[in-house]
Amino acid sequence: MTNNANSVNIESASHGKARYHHGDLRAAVIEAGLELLKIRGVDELSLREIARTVGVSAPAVYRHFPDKQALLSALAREGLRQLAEAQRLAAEKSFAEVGRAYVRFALANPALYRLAFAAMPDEFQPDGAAYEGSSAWLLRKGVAEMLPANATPEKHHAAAIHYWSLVHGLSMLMLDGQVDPDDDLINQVVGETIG
Amino acid sequence: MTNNANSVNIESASHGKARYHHGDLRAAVIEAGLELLKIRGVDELSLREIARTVGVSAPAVYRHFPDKQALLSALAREGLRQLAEAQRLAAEKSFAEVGRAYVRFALANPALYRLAFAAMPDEFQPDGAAYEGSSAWLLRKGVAEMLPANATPEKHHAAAIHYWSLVHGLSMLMLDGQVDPDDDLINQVVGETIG
DNA sequence: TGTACATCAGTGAACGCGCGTTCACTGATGTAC
DNA sequence: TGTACATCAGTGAACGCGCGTTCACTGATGTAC
Repeated sequence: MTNNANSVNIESASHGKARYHHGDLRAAVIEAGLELLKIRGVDELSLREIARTVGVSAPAVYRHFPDKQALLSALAREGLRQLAEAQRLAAEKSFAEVGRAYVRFALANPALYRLAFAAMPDEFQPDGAAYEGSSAWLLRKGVAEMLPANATPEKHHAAAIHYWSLVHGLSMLMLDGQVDPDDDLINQVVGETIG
Repeated sequence: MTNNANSVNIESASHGKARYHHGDLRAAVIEAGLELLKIRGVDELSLREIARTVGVSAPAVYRHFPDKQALLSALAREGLRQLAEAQRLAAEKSFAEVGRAYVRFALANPALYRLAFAAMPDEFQPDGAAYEGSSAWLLRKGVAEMLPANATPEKHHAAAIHYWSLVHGLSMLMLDGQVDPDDDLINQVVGETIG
């Protein structure tokens, strides 16, 4: 299921409770946090429940994270990584696919997606160390390729924000239940601007 | 400051604490809730603090709202009313102004705007009693006027959602600190699609 | 190979916190006769 | 006009809750000699 480098010694016992055995508790905590975000809203996610899920006492978490906020940042970081990865995969087909992949990722990971934007670490800001290769960066690059060669930097900026607003807005409206999460509609809305 | 029909017997004493005197406690609670949303996030807003602000015991609130959720719904309702009102005012100038007014309202009322979308009452859904005249309805109508006469219903739908996504997305990105809340940028992004 | 010691990841108990909500009550207001 | 009574908005005390975080601790692991 989770196939990234963070996989760790978690044993799903028959009664369904994950148990921590030894090894990298930090990674196990993050993995459990991601897992819980599939069934819990961001507000309902507690450090204690994550510890419980891992099979470890709550204070143990403090050996690896200074406080809850740091844990949430780590989860947001991982969410942003996964989102960017989904975009990269889609980009191999076409840029229009990227927008669709973006919205689909949000729909598939509501709480994680929300957390990523509510608690986005500073390093993902345009001047931050993680900006290059990030979700926002990929969108900006893709949009830039659609613009005429003589487009001004202002135009580039506005177009990038425009497209980001579009996919982010559609994602949020669908997540909040304002708009039916219909696949055809996603295609129409996201595909309208960019073929 | 607040100039709607909900104004009520609140006395702002010199020490800054509002006191409830008699009259419509329901309206006073809503007014205090709106006031607190200017300085508190949605998550930080508690029924007890609202009661404290009004100068009334917490259980008194239960005479007027079955539970906290109902209170939040009432606040969301009022936020949506104000947003629609801002759009109507802007619509007197041009439709492009509506989009700008929309984003500006979000920026001026971050918590209230978030609450409106996180806790939008059912009546504001397209088949609900409050849909006509609502923010979403106004956007849809404005967009419809920009479309060619022979546009299909599907096209109308997609265009409406498209524009809503754009302004909502830009609002959220700015509220979440992902995009600088720059007025020129708002004009460029919102004005790009619709002159 | 054996012993003394430092390190440090994890434990269980406890802290204070503010929350939403329930309860039995009080006391003002209005109505019936 | 006066009295008995019902209504009901608001009170203060209390409930149980799970939370984030701190604390003094234990016990396994590895290293120095």
